[in-house]
Amino acid sequence: MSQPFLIYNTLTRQKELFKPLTPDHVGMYVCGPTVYGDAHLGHARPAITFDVLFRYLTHQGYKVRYVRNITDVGHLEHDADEGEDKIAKKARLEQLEPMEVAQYYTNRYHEAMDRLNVLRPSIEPHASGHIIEQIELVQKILDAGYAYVSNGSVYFDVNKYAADTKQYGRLSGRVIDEMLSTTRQLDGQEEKRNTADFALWKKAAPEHIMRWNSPWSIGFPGWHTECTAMGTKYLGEMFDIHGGGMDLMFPHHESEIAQQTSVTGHGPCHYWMHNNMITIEGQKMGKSLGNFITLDEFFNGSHINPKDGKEMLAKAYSPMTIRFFILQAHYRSTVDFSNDALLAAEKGYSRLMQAFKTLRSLQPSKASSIDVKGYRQLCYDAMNDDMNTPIVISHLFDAAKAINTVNDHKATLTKEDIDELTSLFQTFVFDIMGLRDEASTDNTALIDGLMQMILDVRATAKANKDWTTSDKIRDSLGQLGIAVKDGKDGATWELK
RNA sequence: GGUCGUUUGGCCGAGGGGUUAGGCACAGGUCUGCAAAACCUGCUACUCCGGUUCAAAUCCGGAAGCGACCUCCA
Repeated sequence: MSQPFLIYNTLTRQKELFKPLTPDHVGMYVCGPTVYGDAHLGHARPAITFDVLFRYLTHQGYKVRYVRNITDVGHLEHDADEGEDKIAKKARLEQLEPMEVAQYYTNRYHEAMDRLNVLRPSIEPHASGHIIEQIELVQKILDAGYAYVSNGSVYFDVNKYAADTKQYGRLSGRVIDEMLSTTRQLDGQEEKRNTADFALWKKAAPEHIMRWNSPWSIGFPGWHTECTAMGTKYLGEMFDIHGGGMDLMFPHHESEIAQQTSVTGHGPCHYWMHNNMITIEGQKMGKSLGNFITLDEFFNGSHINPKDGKEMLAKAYSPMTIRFFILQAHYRSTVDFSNDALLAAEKGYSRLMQAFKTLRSLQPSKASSIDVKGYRQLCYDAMNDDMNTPIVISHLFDAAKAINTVNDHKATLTKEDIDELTSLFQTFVFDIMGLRDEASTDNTALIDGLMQMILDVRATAKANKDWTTSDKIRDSLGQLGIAVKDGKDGATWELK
């Protein structure tokens, strides 16, 4: 908390000094997944971005309440599936209860996020569990005069709101007049006074499975009410940070602001943060484009491109490779998926982990020949500049190089400096960026002992120039996925 | 069509008026029984055209390419 932390606020389009509304406390809301399919690489981006923010704020000493919702009510679909809820549609296809589908994909989402070492949020509210709150919100907007009932559905009066507040479009940089002429024909359009109006409550068609009672009709809540209702319930009418993907800026977040402002006179939060998209072959990876690769597919190393039937993944990529890959780009930049980029990330991640392992085996000297005390501040500076994790990583690579130089006896470090580096890695690599050493297991001590014994035997063989035995040991270990590396001070090993 | 953003070396990706980003790959070297790793050295780029400036990849103007949003989407 002592150092100024700048974050880019989408609302003002500039970096601003972060200052919580309540001293020492931070309220943060991030739009979570709609649970009707497996999480793909695109879902990992906001999860990891805001996980790092959550971790960093916590590290700075704030008490953070992090709310990330689960959307299990579903949104409207267009075209042939007019008015049908996405989850309901899937449920019918699979002959499952809608809530069963939602639960299944929620579990799958949790599993994938756990593997990515994404911390669970403080509260993970479900839209379906907050229908009453959403109905109350709609009623308040009606009472305020910014909504109207039409054929059992309730719509937000964007025109009136825009005229009164001059706010609509501020977040996304949109001009209301232009929107009126460009909005496409959608379901329920004839019920609206204006094409730009959006649904707050939707009357359910007879075949619609997910439905709730309300003062207006049996139906379901509109596209944007859950975040407003649940954000208010758990974080208050005004909280610190609201995050999500850039593609949610409009209409989702713009509408959230409108809903909240029409009731309270102000938007829901102080800072709006948006992560950029992950692209594949230059295009946004998205469910609707059908060009997404699920996280499980990355972990298992197989994804067939539906267009040409070709395998897209050169190999399996571990969760930490994915995490490192995402952290190597700034969260507001697009990042393009490619096997080359992932392969490079994998090696880079491994190099960092290996350096940390080497660090723990360094022999301290009486004096340090290199200065390693500056890295910490450089890393903080990078984090404080709108969470610039690529810069943090570049400094950590510098530190890794220093560690390796010392290991090669080309430089020396005192015990104090070695401890400082250990603490640096612990803080930034593990605590803040949330990486973990995938090679380590619960049996670390046992394996270390066994490996030491095996390497001793091999060292004896080598001393006797018994290359047959020494190579056999190395080859056998290699087959088990253990690489043996001979150095000046004897052999070391590493899981491949 | 409208709004916004982006264009960096073989690849990924920071930065952002004068100073080495970093990683991966590649080449040479040190070490080594061999290999791997590590270390050293090399490769030094900013789409194009104008302008401002002592100085522009960085600022301004224009063009082109690419992308996002305008519709559910992370």
